[in-house]
Amino acid sequence: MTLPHFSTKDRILYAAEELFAQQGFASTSLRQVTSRADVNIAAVNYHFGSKENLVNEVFRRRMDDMSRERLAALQRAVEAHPGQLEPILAAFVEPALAMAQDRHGGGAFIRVIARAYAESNDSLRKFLSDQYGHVPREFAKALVGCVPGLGKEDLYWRLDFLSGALTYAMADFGLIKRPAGVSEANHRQRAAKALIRFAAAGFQADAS
Amino acid sequence: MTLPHFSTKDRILYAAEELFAQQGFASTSLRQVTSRADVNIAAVNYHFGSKENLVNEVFRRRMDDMSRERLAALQRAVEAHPGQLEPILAAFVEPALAMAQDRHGGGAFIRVIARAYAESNDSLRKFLSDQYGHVPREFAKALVGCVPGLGKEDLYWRLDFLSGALTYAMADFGLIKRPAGVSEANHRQRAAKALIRFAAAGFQADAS
DNA sequence: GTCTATAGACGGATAGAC
DNA sequence: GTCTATCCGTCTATAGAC
Repeated sequence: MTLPHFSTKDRILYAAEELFAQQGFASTSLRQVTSRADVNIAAVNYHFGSKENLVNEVFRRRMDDMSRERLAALQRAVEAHPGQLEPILAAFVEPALAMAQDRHGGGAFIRVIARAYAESNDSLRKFLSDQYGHVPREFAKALVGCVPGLGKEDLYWRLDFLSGALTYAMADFGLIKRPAGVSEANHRQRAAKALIRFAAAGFQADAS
Repeated sequence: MTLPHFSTKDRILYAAEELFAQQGFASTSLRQVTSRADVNIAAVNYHFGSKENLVNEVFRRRMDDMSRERLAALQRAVEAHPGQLEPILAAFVEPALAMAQDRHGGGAFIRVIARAYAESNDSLRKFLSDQYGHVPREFAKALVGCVPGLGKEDLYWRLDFLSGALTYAMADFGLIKRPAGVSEANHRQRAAKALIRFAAAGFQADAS
């Protein structure tokens, strides 16, 4: 996939994203990236300075969009359906779904996120927490009003369960394999819908 | 951590497990492993043959136990509480909890599992699927009878959600940080309990 | 901005002495 | 079983021509 109408820098980003998704950060070499992007090996250091910085840029590009969309969707959900649980959960899940269906490698990015949680050494982890930690906190605030009687500790646990389930399912780690007759978009759509329903019931369970 | 009363082979396994948990497989070098285990660099290839085989052995040592315990707990749950959902979920969750609380590094292993989902290249993935894929399938069979009206597709989705949430929570990837006054064992115990309750409600939700 | 060439470090694996 | 020494490949990063 050479994408000749994109700049060298963008071609590197796309190629890196796909390879990181397939192999992880550590086992992806800059040589693989530049070979797939069809650019010279030296271009990475010219445009990004270092491999670590390339990793951060791959993240920033997608994560900024997804976080912005999640927060916007949250605001719309709270205004349009005050006190309702499922719209808030949808505001959390659906931007991830949309990302996974994006044409230009967004599907790969969901797997990149999944890897980041597992693979992150402290530097990447700190980067993620500093830059995007406010997003789940905003959702927690909104959810407090929807599930009366749910303590803060249980609320936070359940948000973590939702994140884990979302990451795992969108990254196709589980048992479920897409059936031959179902398109990838359709498959993910059904996953998102199933997850929202599952989580809505879970959030409404009596506190433990 | 030198553990002088363990054999060279075991010291390598313990050291590898901890480093894999912290850094992942690809970014952990055999030199780091042997240095931490305080054994000679050549010992890895003498005892394990290759790095890939060392990775497999790290898994086998813990996974055999955990799978056996899950299946045994499943059988006990089905016999003692036929048709009940929560005991089956507990049989899935609690062996992971026990592993996470194990004295000799089992806690690290939970994070190794989380990494494996994300990082496994095809060889590790195939190894895990071949060796341990029957476990979630047994749970799926048992769950069919507990949630009448739930289609197979939704059942499998929900099992995947449970696995994701479990892995994520036990590996401490989420928002929740253990409060200062709570012991690690107690913290995980509460997580497991919260997860079982969350998932039980989720499994009983109407199909989507 | 893009290339070639290479420096310099580190990786897994092995040979062979003890 | 354990060691030293080493082979050989790959990696990131950079210098310098164009």
